[in-house]
Amino acid sequence: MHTLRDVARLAGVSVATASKVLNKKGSVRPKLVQRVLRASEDLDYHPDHVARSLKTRQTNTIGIVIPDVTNPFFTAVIRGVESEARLQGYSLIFCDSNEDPSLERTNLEMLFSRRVDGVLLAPTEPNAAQDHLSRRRFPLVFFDRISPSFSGFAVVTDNLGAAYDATRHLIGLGHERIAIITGQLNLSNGLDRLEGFRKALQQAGLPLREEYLQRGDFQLESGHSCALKLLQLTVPPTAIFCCNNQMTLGLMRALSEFGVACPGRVSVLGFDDFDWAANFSPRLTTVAQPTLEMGKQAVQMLLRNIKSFKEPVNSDEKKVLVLRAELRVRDSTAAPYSGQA
Amino acid sequence: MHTLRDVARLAGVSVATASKVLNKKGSVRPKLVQRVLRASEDLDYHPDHVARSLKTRQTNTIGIVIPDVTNPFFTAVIRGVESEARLQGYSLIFCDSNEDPSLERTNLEMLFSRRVDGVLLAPTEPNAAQDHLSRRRFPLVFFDRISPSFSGFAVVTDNLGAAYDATRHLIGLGHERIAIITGQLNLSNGLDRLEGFRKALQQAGLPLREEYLQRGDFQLESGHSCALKLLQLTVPPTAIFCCNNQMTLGLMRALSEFGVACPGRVSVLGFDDFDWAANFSPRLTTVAQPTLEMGKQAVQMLLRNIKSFKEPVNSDEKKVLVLRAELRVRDSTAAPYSGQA
DNA sequence: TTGAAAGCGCTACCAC
DNA sequence: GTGGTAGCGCTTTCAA
Repeated sequence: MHTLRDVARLAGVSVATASKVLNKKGSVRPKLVQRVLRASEDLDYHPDHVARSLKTRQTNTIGIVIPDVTNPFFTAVIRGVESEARLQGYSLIFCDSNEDPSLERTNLEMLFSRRVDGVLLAPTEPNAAQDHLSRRRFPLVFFDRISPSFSGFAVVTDNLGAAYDATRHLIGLGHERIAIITGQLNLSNGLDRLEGFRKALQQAGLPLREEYLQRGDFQLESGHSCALKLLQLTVPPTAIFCCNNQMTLGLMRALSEFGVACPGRVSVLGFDDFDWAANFSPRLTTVAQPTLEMGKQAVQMLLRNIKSFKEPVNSDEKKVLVLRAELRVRDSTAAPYSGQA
Repeated sequence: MHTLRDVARLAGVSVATASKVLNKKGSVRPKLVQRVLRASEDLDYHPDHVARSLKTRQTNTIGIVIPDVTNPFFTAVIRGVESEARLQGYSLIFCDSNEDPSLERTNLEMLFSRRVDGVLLAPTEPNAAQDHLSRRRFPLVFFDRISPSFSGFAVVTDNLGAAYDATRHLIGLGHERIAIITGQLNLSNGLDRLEGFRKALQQAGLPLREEYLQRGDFQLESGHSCALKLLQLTVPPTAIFCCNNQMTLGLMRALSEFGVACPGRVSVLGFDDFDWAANFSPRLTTVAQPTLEMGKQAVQMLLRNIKSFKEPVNSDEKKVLVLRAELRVRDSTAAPYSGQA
């Protein structure tokens, strides 16, 4: 393991000069540049990033903490984050909070101690994290979910608009008995989807029956159990809007267990689009969130944020970036069964 | 941002003493311990992990590089890695090589420069990475896939045994015309599954027809196209063994496009088990790899490896840990269609 | 039991 | 253009 000193010595220059060459800073006689480069090569020199970070007070590392790596939505976002971060010369320290607020806090502390330059966070609860790091005025960008009273930086999907469009699609097909399976209603991803749904129904003059509003928790099992309740109603819905990928999976299983034809008897519109959604039978109509874009934009926002921490500039940047989703109509939605209704 | 010096000053002790207290090393008068702890608390002191790393020459960080975050198999492994690493006081720097060998190299270089204590790697090609880091005698543990001539440390699934068992299951059901859709055949995950398949067939005295061996590339699309070829055969197979999750998805789509009943006309047995597999209709019979376990074991092996780099000890540790997979029989496999064969 | 001081490898200031 | 050197925040040795 060689150091800059070794390189300098071998090249017959000072460490200062060697450093300048390797960082392409200041100007150095071409001849010396050659010698340094050569020496670096010969010694298989790899600059010690740790030492550099200590000196420069920046690690070129960002932390990301998500509630569940296993959820394809987040991995899709991570993919965007990873590629953009690498492009900008940053590495990623990855943390899974496991949907556990206290673990989330621990992770945030750890990232802070490691002096990451900033953090990307999909929070598990409305408040905790937020005051925590941003209290210390630490570069922090939220993504996917924010609390209703949120005041920091974030990039999210236009959940309300997306849910609205999705519901309009169902209404346009002729459905009047439309149910929803929601997630938790403490953060924007749960709240806004329900809100968009409500708005579309209301505009169409359709009532939202109490029993058509099933509250799940974004987990597979809840999709299944909510679906069961819906199917057992004396007047079951002809269409179901399901607020995330995992619950949609549970819902589809319930349908097939009960032998309820989709879209024959009931149309299904799911939130989140993934490989399996497009290859299910029936191929699922879904709302596709701009996951890759969300990841990239979040990184870019964070980097701007980091920069302006060092040299405060124009702070008229929009704080919450809202990305549009896309409705992908496939085979799981159709006109309602004409035998009744 | 306070430093240890600030804490020491406030507590009225030297930095040496403060350091000892905070690291619970050496012995310090209880009174002073109190004062230091108190000061640390008051200043909201968070030790600078970067400085510590520079001094101690260890970062308590491990790097992980995988070919595709988007593949649920890898995210399942990551989950195990993440939790075990955290448990042991290590953080994770995450890299996606995107199935690109040159990006994989770049990532490895970067991790090296960041002085991670060790690396977990699911390689994209047989050789490149291996010589690279281990040439420098760097703690490195492979997982999921290794090259046939591999000589380093690794934890993998017993692919051969798993494929053998899976094929036996098909044979036991009465199938004689069994096809396989393989992945790339350059690494163990592709090679051994084919080998296990072959072995089972051979033992049962069943021939492996040329046209029943379809070579895919572990991507969804190849599963689809291979399936198409299989279905168009004049004598199509009655069962298909599909070597990973993504390709199985493509295969199932092909089946439903062609209106081929599963398991009525053709049984399907997939490698890799996930949420969607269990909730498909039909519910898919699959080989479930011990993903969580693989992640945990890989971390533990790496940590032992790191330790023995510092203080060489008993080197009679087994170098390749082979984990058993589990066959999960569900509804996509059944006795062959009796109308023929 | 305590603290002064060396030094991890690097960057950047400043004098030459 | 070049190089000597201070110092980033910490751990650890060693003398008191």
